[in-house]
Amino acid sequence: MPKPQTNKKTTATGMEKGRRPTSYDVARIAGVSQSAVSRCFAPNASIAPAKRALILKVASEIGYRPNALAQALISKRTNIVALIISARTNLYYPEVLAELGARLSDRDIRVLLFTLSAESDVDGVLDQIWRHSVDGVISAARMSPAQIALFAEHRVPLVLYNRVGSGAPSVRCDSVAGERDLVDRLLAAGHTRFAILSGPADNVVAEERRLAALSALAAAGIGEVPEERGDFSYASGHQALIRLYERCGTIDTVIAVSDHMAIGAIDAARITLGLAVPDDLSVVGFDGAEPARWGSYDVTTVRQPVRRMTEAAVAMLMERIEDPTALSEQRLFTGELLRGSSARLADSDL
Amino acid sequence: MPKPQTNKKTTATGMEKGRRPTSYDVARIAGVSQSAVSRCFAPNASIAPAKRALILKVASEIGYRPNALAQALISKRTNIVALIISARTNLYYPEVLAELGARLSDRDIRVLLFTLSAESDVDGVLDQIWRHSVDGVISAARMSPAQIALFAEHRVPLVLYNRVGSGAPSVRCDSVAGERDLVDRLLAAGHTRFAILSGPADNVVAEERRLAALSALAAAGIGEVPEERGDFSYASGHQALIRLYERCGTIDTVIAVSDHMAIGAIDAARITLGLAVPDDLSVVGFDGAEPARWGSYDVTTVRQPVRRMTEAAVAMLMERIEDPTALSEQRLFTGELLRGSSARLADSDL
DNA sequence: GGTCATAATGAATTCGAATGCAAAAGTCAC
DNA sequence: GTGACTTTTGCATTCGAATTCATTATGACC
Repeated sequence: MPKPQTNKKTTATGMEKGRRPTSYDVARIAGVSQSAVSRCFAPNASIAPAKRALILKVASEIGYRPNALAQALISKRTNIVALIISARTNLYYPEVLAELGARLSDRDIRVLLFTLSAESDVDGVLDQIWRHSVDGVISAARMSPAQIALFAEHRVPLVLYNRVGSGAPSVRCDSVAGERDLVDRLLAAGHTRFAILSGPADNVVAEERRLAALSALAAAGIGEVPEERGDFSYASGHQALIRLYERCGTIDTVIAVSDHMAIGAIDAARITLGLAVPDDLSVVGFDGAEPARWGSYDVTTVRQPVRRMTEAAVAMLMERIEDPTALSEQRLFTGELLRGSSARLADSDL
Repeated sequence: MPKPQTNKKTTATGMEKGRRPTSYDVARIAGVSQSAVSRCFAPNASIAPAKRALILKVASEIGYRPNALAQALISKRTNIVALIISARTNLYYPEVLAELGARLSDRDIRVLLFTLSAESDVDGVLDQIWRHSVDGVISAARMSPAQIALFAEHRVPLVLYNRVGSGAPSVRCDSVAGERDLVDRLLAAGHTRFAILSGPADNVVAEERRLAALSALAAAGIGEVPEERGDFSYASGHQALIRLYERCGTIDTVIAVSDHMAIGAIDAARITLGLAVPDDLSVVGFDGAEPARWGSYDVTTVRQPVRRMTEAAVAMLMERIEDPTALSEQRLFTGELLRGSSARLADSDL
């Protein structure tokens, strides 16, 4: 029985079938050395224009493409950036993810995506990241100081997105200014009995917004603010508002730390509790997620400048990839107040 | 001036500082060959248990991790799968993306993400995919027969998600059954004047759902159904409904090809046009996106079994990665009708 | 204790491109 | 035409792990 030889049979050009062409194949056919082929694809390599043209012609004829793995192995540059996103931040992350991807793609960088499910451990993800020698990492997930320290040890640049930690460079939206802005306007409109729908106690962003709101209220002499926690989701906002009303039904304002929770709260108020929003109850959120602007909700909120933030995060990461000694920097962006109709606001100078 | 030698200085263990340890480092310290180290990390390699333990101990002491690039280069297996998602499918894709990521991660596969922005060309993405020698691709983006043919040529397994094309294996949700289901129930509830909010004419899924709805209506003797097109987005659903009413204000039912468009339509009907939904107008959608279940909308829709579909897509891809000769297969999943309150339905046997 | 079969081991090679180095070729001035 | 340059070019090596092959250690059994 004759063996099928498809794998070893060579064509007229000398190339084996069924194998993708390598730089050696191009070199052989063009009658040059492999180095010459390699130099054709390097930015400022020294190569004669005529030879270059010939090689590129042969390369395109046989469909040659440099093998990214081999390139990365020798050059220590993968042109891949890892993105770590936690599924709990799920709710407005599609926009962030799409924007980060687009910014990276603009710079000819590929994205290795790690979505943390509730159970999945960050350490496992980091392990994978080290193994794959990515050029850098943007993380929108919670990381411990010890974990952040690993990045320095492995010499992998890291930029945190809406997180802070251990002197790592970060890009954030200013929760303090945003919440103060919201609170100030709510106060100006005559609200007096505030409540907060906060997030998981271990979530930095949620906690930051919660504390910012509390301190803005405290500055106005308002203490003893009832609170319920959620997990950023619609359902948790819904339930939290109901719990809040069971505990104290006299509130007139709810400050939710995310738009999705605000939306859940609005539905709970209107549908379950039969309250008018904003007449009986004002609800404000945070993020500027798309659904917050939908007609049925039209949430008064602070919009994160996602475009600018993602651009900044990518720019910072690239800078640190090019120059690993670049100093850490924290960039804080101011959000834009969106005057929806889920809260009574004073007719201000806006 | 003495050169700084930090890069070449060796430590007591003989390892150079500032370089990540390689299998040779482990081998040298453990007093074995590099092959032995390599075999420790291979599944069924032949290695003495004692030696294995020693090597693993040394490896973990010096923090050795196999270099994924080198492994991939020699073994022709990257354990990376590329995901192609078009930004226009944006709207319910976070769930799909998260699920696909989780299913792949379960199988110890990493995800290289390609998000197509409106302008970005698929060919560029494919080029990157070939260069990176991914093990397989799952695509939820439109691809031409020529592009699909490239996958065969490059021997990269491909599974289409909610798309079809050129005999490539695919996983889809049954639009025909879903739309027929919706239409039948709408008819049973006495609706008579239907309209369709369809999607981009070049989108297969949108077109499939549109045709499915039309043919279900035709089967009941209803022709001449007014239509407006959108792009799957809230805003486009909103605008399309208003255009529809300007053209013919006598409709009593709107069949939208996606939940987001349905939601936009509901808001337009209620807020802009002052109609009661579902009393004046029934609206149904498709997908079972999260917002469709929010209290203010509670869209009557068909839920795609995302969990099962993503699991199937990943399983099919893995099968074809293990066995490239596996035959193409198209799997069609039936969606589940969610009886929301955005449409008057008959009290059926459900 | 001797004979096979089997398991364990290391040396050498391989994957595919980048690059330091030295040789070759081209350029220019005089 | 010669010497002093610069630009091109190819050879050989490198990146780090997997794997083939030949060899040696281990074990089972009579």
